[in-house]
Amino acid sequence: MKGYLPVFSDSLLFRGISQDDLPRMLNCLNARRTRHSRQDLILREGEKISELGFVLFGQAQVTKDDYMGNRTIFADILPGDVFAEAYAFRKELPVPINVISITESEILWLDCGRITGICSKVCNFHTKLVENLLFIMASKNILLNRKIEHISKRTTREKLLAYLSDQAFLQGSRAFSIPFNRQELADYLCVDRSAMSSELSKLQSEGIIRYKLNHFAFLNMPPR
Amino acid sequence: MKGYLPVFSDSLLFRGISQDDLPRMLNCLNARRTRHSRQDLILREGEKISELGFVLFGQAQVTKDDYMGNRTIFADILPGDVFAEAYAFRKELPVPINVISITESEILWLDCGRITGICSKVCNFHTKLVENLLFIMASKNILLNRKIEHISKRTTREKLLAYLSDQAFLQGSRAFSIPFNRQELADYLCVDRSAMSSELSKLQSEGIIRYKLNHFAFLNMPPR
DNA sequence: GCAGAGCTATTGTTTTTACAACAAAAGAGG
DNA sequence: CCTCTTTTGTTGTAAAAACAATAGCTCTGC
Repeated sequence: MKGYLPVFSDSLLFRGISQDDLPRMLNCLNARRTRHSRQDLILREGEKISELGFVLFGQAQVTKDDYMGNRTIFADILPGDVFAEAYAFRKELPVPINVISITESEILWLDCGRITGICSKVCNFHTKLVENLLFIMASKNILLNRKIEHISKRTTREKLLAYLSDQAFLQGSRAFSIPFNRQELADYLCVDRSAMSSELSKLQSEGIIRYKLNHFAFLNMPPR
Repeated sequence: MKGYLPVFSDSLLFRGISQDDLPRMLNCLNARRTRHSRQDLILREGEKISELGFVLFGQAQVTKDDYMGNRTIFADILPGDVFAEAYAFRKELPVPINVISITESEILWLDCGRITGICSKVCNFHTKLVENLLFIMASKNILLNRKIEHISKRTTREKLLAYLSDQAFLQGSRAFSIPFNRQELADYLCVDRSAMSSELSKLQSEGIIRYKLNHFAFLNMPPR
């Protein structure tokens, strides 16, 4: 476990928790570890869980297969990331997704009951861990809400403007860059890539935006 | 405050917390109350908050106005409901929505720092409150994810099938009812109501579903 | 059972999108 | 610098959606 100390200290979940406390803490939380090979299913659709996953090592993907056999990738998860936490706190609900190990990986599972439960030893790191977890869940919530706002728009143009103006706002400048390439942006906005590309050109030719690759700028800052 | 006891006991946030503990608890949490008239802004877009809202009395709406002046209603909130909790835990982020009082209303504000913080009196209701809050945030998370799955589909038909088959699954039957009328369903799925209506007829004439008003049935259960 | 209000279905038209195929540009590796 | 691969842009066509107008249905209160 020693080798994973940087993963803990760099993670949002364990942020602010002393490395000295970790062993006692993991013991108190009833933490268990699992190892997985490439292509292993870490979590299978339909299972019910009461532990949240924390990636110690390796890389995994949250996916869902539809009835046509198409696989949608919902998220890439890396060391320090938490996954399936919402379902761990709703342990009566089956998980609607798969988590697949992309590389060799190692996962730490933390019992949600222990996280919130009162520890007889009054471990004061409980407080910090709960705070971190609330922070993580609040953040995911905000991201999901933001995405819904973007993809709720009816036309590709509106979706683009909603997303891009949000990015401009978040980065505090009418010039900004985005963390997606075209295909990823199209996937995020749930539109066709080529249709989106041509809508981008239109926006540019109409003098609304300028862009090159993943760098964008609004020529007239959109109102807020 | 006495008159609000049923609101507390029926709420998800205070579920399982004894009424006898409430006064001490609210004191410990630094709770404060505000009163609002019809049309008052309870929370204004752009503000930053570190307290979550809990409706004691009245009715409110979470809304957002776009640059064209169109108002989108994101949620209706009622006594016992919690709102803005995600932003209260991300107190550095401005709230992107308005909360408007629809009727006379009274709101209880709870300091997030106090909720997670260690109480010198070791109030054991902290544990329960945190557990409830995690449950609420996990639940919202799941609802948001589900909605994203539904509206991510490219065509109206696919959106309908995604939503309806989810409902059938959740209600455990190929016959089920939905909590929306047509306009509300169209708003939820982000499509035009009339286009959606005609897609529904098509699905019916093709023998895939049968429906009357808000009662639906799959004739051949969709695969899961 | 009737009138009126509100909700739902249907249809035709216009606009927008997806899809497909290809051209152009950018990036990686020698 | 050149080649190969990946990403991005462009265009035409077919499919789907939005929009608008109208008819039909359902529910409520009388």
